[in-house]
Amino acid sequence: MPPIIKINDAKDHVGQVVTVRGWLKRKTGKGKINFLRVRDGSGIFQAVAFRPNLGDEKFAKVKSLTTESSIILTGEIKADERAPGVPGGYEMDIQEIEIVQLAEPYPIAPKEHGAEFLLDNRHLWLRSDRQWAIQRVRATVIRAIRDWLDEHDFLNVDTPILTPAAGEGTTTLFEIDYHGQPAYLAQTGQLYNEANIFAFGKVYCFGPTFRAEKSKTRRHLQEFWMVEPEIAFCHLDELLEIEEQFVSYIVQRTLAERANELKLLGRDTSKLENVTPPFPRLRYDDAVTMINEAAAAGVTVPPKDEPLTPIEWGDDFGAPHETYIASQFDRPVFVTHYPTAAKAFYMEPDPDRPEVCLSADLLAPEGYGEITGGSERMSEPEKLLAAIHAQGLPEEAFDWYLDLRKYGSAPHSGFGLGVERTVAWLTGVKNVREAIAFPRVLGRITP
RNA sequence: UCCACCGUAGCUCAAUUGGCAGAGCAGCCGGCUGUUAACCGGCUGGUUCCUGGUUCGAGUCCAGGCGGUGGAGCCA
Repeated sequence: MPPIIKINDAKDHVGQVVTVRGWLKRKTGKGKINFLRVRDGSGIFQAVAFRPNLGDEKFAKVKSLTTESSIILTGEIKADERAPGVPGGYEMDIQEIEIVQLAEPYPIAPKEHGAEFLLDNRHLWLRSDRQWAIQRVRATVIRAIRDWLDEHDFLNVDTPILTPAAGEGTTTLFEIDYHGQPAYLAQTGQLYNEANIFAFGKVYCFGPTFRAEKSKTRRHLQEFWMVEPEIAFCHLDELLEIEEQFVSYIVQRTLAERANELKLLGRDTSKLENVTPPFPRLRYDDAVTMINEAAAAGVTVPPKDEPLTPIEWGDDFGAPHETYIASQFDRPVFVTHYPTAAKAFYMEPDPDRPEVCLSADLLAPEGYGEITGGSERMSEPEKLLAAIHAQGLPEEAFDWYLDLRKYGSAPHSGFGLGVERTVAWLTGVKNVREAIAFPRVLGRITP
């Protein structure tokens, strides 16, 4: 029996007769020759059926194949520059064919489809070249995240998804019934991370988070994955150094390990090769000045080339403002020292200027927006309690959180990185819903 | 919640001033020895989102509803 190989390994079997198990993506051909584009999950290659070699009976079997039929092919691997695929350049000269199942007419055609149709057929859409490549990039991003953190002494301590109270406010939580008691799906693990650092020093949690925001934009999901590192005895400047090392590692490792997938996606990787430390740092004050100067000069921003609108000090940036700022740099840029009033209650105010806080958002280039958000946390119990009151939050819900400031409080900092936004940026896809296998977007829960 | 746009074959779209509902792709049949979303010939395929209205006549105009896409706010 010939060995069963993965398409991705075809290059190691040139001249050998091997077996491949997979699915037919597409079939083209002429009277005596048929070309089968075959995928097996590891890669995509072409198998050639030539009637004089194969015989009429087996050739008729090949001709009967429908798109997405599951098949087992045996034949000789040949190197051929004309052979398309991923990685490409190798094809099989078919000698034997077994049809495992002849697929029914497949709804997804090799042409353009609308977003609604594709999302309705997400379970099938995942088989398409681009979606396959995106998910493989995602897996590498996730692995890079874990490897970097594990290798830099961060302990993975995961935080609960079922939670009793809001992390940042009650308006965007999914409420569920916890045995008769209201509970909420977590929108962040950060408060628990802050408990964990006092036990473990440096920690991260990594999992899905949930936001019931009525947001229907290409950057929003109801359920998305976030990694949140948190570090004890860490100030903002040290946090930024960690973040730029971390993000650069993720980008460079993806470039190294997923070159084929990025090529298939048509990604211009030259823009990603720039992503090395240090990243530029921009204070909120200076960002506002930049935006207002550009707005006065009539600068427009993609994707719709609408004019940039001026903003007032104290406003948070809109998506066009982020896009403009990011476009001024050749790698991700930190925007730091946002107005305290615009940010979450737990962020430490700047001791020299309490109206701004020790926060930092990292804006990805090319309009992909905020990929991390982080800050130094408030470490003094009195200040934290005052901030909770100022936000009108219920003090009793934060009893344990306040405890952390009573028993060996220390300066500490952390950030969250959104996996789907990062994957969308690296792959160049326009909408984050393509960066997760089964996206939960507003108004959709299936498939 | 608000704003804009859209809804016609399995899919992507067309249909002049309100006047016979059409094309490409997919599917099926046939042809073709190197195809890259092949090509050539033929066939099949319709609750024009729903309800009501105007009209001799509505895919087209009007009203209401439903659904979708993008954006705002908010965020990763």
